[in-house]
Amino acid sequence: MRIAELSRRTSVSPRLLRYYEEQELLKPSREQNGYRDYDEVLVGRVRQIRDLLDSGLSTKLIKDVLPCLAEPRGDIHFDNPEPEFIERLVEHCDRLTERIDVMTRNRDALRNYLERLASAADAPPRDP
DNA sequence: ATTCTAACA
DNA sequence: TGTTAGCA
Repeated sequence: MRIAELSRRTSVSPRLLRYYEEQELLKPSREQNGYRDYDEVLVGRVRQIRDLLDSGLSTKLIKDVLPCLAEPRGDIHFDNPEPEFIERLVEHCDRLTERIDVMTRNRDALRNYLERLASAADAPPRDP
């Protein structure tokens, strides 16, 4: 499929799609006319890239980790992963854990407020 | 009509 | 990231 269709199916602008390619996150083949030709599986990959980006991972790290995550099987890709690579991954996981904790607390607080709000609506205290 | 590259009031 | 220019 061409860039317009992938853009439509992923809600990612063509501009960004080309940018991801520049960052080596995607490597679509080319038609004879030079137009980018995206494989069907890239629809999922683009979404995965967006999710990773949203989680705060840099495009640089995503480029290195994407091929590892893409593996269907359980085998590893780098027999000797750069210690620095693993270090950043561990750091990121820690940051995510921290954010998840904060978000969980916020959700629970809001949920609690909503419940109390609903209760108050059920048994409305007579104000006059 | 659609995509491409390059560049920025 | 958006937008635009000038091509193919």
